[in-house]
Amino acid sequence: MPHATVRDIAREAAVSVATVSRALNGHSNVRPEVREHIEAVALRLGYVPHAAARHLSSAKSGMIGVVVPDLHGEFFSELLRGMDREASERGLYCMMMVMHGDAQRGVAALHAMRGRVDGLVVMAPQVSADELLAHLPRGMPAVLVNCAPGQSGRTELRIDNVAGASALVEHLIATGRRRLVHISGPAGNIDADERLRGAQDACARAELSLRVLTGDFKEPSGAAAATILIEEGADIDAIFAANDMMAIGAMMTLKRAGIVVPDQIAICGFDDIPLTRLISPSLTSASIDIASFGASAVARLVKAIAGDDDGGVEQRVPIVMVRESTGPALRGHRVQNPSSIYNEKPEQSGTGELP
Amino acid sequence: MPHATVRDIAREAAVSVATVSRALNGHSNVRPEVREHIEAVALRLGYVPHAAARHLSSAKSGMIGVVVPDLHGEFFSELLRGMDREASERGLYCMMMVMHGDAQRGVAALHAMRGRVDGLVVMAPQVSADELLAHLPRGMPAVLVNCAPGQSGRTELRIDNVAGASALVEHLIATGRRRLVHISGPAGNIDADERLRGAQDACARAELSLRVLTGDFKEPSGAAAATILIEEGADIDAIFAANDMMAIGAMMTLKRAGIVVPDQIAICGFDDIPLTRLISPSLTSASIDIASFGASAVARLVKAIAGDDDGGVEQRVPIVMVRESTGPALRGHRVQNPSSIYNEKPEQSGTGELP
DNA sequence: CTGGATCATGTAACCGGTTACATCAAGAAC
DNA sequence: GTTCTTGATGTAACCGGTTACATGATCCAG
Repeated sequence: MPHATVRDIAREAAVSVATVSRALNGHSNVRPEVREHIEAVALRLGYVPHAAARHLSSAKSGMIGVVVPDLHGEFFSELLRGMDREASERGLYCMMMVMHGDAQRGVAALHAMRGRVDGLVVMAPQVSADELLAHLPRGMPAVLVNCAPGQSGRTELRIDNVAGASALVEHLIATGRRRLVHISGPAGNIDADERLRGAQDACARAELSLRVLTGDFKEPSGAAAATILIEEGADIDAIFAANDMMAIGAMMTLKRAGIVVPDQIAICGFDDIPLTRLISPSLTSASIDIASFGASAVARLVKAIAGDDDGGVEQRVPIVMVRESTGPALRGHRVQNPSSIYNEKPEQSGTGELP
Repeated sequence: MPHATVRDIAREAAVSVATVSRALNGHSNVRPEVREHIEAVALRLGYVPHAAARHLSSAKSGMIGVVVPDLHGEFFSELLRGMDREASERGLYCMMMVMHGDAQRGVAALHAMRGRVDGLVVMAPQVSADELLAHLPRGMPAVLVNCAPGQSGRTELRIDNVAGASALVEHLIATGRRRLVHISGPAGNIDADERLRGAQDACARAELSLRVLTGDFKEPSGAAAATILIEEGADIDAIFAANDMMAIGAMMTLKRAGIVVPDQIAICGFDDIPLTRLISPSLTSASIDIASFGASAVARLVKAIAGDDDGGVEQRVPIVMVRESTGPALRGHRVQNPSSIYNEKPEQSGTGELP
């Protein structure tokens, strides 16, 4: 026996399909006893509306699409979690789409979203926003997250990578470090490029040089960079990795080589994934509260779908979370510097933020 | 200007909608020059098919639904990653749905899947499979992952939690530990219950007692359990936590209290999330290769959708990955025991598996 | 030259909802 | 009592595809 439809209910309840539809959607112009009868019949037949049919006629799907470059690591899982939280609070569902850095795939994905979702959150740090937007289904609302800047005047969310990276490097310098290395993300990735620039800016202001090793945002590349430094016997006292995973990879490699962090070399990352608190020494990082960042993206998308989109760029300035990996002087404390972007909110040590 | 439809193309190309549909779907009975012409027109008009319309008429959506209890931590992110990988290889998209342990929500979610997805992967360790299945849209293929066993004879994937937990506890005992504590997951969660039982079985066989503290699979509850043990000054030499996050929480708390792991207390977890390799000491755990587990679930779902579903229960037996946290005798090595389920595959230290 | 097979194409129904508009009954105003 | 308004309900079009079936052209065998 196939699924019950509105026509089945209409026949069974001896009313028209229009009345069934109105009754089940809570329209006011249905007599109460008729409504109750229809609801009873619907329940008896086990009626469940067919989302695609509803979507087709009402032009609303109740779904939002999320395009991310990857799913590895805690950054994306936190981002998804925040998005899902916000979406489900509004009765929306999320579908996800990983583009794996492949622009070809990305375009196909965007096309596939037509007739599936009401709007898109697109995170594509490695391709130009304008290029992607050209392939967006016509009239599909979209929020861009950390895309290369375009002319489009689209709704955008971004992380102030330059400020965050500068603040981290300034923190390293303030704690006495002078011989700095940056492990960057892949060239062409806007987050990577901006974090590199922020680090370079801060070094330039302090009249220090900065050595740069290129990574790919994944943990093994941080480990590889550390191996190079160890083998060279490089004379350095601090490493700023462009994200936490590379920082962790580097730190583990240094520890295995007998180098003490932070006494001999300080390390900091970027993103402030939950993991930073769980390793030892805990990792200094720049925090944007990833989950809440994701939630904001969805919130703005919902506004855009409703049509009251302000269309501007919202920039999040990261907060430096000082932890053990850049001690020892400040070990376990936060930098208290009211004129800076450092955080001052207390954090329970080691418990993370799992609610 | 709204979106182009098949009728627009038909008018523009001076053919019928049927021919357009056939041409664009690669049916053979279309004259080559007609097909080319239609494709050219479609391209010129920027035609993108409307997924909901296609779904409605063809009864195929190209989407699979994933229902998970939570999104915290690396377990779910790895699971999703594996599912997404398998799905996208087959040209399918994933939509996800978090039930947050709320059966009410879960039922609503299952209903909402009707007309949205071609099939479901449902992971619901805390509710009965039969109860959930009762609310599945009629005829919707589904694969159950780690659900409480039901009579349904449904397609199921499960982890052999009892065997995994027993093997871990046997490993602890084999390395000389005798005063064991288990930090369990929440009661009523089938994974938690089975892991507890596995641990108890192994202890009973060795004629050892096992103290049990109840946690909730999240990191702070592991930390809390450790705090209790520390404050009591409990005389113990090993902790088996029911998952890695609680093990990590416990380990960090012990370390902060000056207790040396593994010398004074050995610790092991369960799940073998990527993180186990990145902390220090690295964490012994029972591995099922979460991503591949997720991929298998999707692969079986695809078979079920195609109709050649064998309908059985597929059980994965975890492999014990011995790492530093249960040393020192075996530190950094794997247990070589051909008659057991211990792994013998070499693992590059510290690089993780990020491909 | 004609009947039947083959093939490209068109017509129209259908998937399962929503909703504009028509209809009709009941109550209000005159 | 007639007309106008109001409100509940029904009819049928529509969303944008797919596809069963009808049609008509072409080609071949007899």
